[in-house]
Amino acid sequence: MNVTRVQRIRTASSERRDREKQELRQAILTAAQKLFLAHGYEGLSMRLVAEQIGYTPTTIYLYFEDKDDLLFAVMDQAYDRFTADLEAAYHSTNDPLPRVRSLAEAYIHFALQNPEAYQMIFLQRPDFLMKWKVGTKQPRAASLSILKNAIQQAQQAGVISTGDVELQSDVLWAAVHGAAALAITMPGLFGHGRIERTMAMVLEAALHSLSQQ
Amino acid sequence: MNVTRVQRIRTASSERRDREKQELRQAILTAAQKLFLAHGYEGLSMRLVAEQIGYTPTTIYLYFEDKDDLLFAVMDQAYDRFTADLEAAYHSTNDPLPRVRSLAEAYIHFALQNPEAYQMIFLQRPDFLMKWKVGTKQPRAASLSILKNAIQQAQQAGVISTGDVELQSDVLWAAVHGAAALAITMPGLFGHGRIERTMAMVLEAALHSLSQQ
DNA sequence: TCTTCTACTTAACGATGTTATTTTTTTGAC
DNA sequence: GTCAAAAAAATAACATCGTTAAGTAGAAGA
Repeated sequence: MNVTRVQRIRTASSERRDREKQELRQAILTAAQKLFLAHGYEGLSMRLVAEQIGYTPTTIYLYFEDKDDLLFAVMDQAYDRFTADLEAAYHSTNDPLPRVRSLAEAYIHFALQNPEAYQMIFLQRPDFLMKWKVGTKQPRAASLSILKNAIQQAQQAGVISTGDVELQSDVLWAAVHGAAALAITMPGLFGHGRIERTMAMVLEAALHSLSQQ
Repeated sequence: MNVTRVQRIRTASSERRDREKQELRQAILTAAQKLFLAHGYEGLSMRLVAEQIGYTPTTIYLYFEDKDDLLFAVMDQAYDRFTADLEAAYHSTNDPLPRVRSLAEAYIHFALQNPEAYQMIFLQRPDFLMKWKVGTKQPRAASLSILKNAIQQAQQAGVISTGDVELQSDVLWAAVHGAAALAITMPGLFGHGRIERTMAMVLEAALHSLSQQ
């Protein structure tokens, strides 16, 4: 009986240490995200992150391989929300064409609501999308295949012209990406609802081109 | 007579020194461009540039204000070619609609032929486009108003639907920019002529949307 | 020839990411 | 409770970066 008691203490102690490690890791992540959102990429320095959480810079290296690893972890938090938004839009309806439009709108909405994250993921560090998240076997960009799925279903339903699904997906992606990228990187050129009108027209143009190829 | 001779020597000497200064400035610029094209932005270091031309890093500061000034000078060399290409495309025909298409094609062509420059100008450092080149009174992005001009003329000729010129220009810009950006930053996703087909279809979609708004 | 100015270098500062080493703290067995 | 082993964190340092202040060699000009 004494043995089991000691064992219980040990496992509890081990669990506590694991939890503390995870908490510190999360604290680093949160501080890094805060700094990134506040001062951009150049504001995310290992020394500043360490200062924020009350540790020495070297401690971070016990939890993240290097700065890129930390940065990618921050980006993953945003990208996970992005893919969740896309999936929610996908499942918001079963109507094939509204589904495609809903996806595009969710894409645009995320980009405009999270400009720093979108810029970092899709413009500054596109290698992020090409690398595999640990535990997965596909590049992160694979999440965007949800667009292809929606388009394929729209084709099968006969609401858009049959053709190269990948090509149609790329066209739609390029349209929304271009508008989002311009809106984010050239804010001075897009004031007073100009973004929204451009977005809407670009989206209509892309959807129209899918209808009659 | 002797006085004029001395004066001639002096002005010649002054001209020689000015020429040498300009040559060194150009040498710095060339070395910087070479390093930038070879190793990207992080490869462009003041110390490496200096090493390449056989001077100390501090000498560069006699010719350029800081690293951004040097980088922008390098980017300007590419951007000048870009605007020249657009103007050549603009003047390649007087037919309003082919003129718009020609502009878009020149835009795409430059992006694909100069991916590093395009990426730096339009994705990595969009502030470049918002700042004024010395000696001018408009942001560099003003060069793109040539698109608006072409569209306005196409409207007046009645070959595209009359409407907000700026909006139509933005839509066309967003379309080609999105396709170019994806092609450049996600090369792994666009192999085997997929870029060209996407480009073509995006362009057709945008032009079509201009025709019937 | 002497002074003044120009072009350039030397040396250094502060900051960055990162690593090897050392100290501190905690764990687990006797 | 003591003590060795292991884990966690800190110290110190390295190389590199952009940048600046101070100093130096040499040409220009009288």
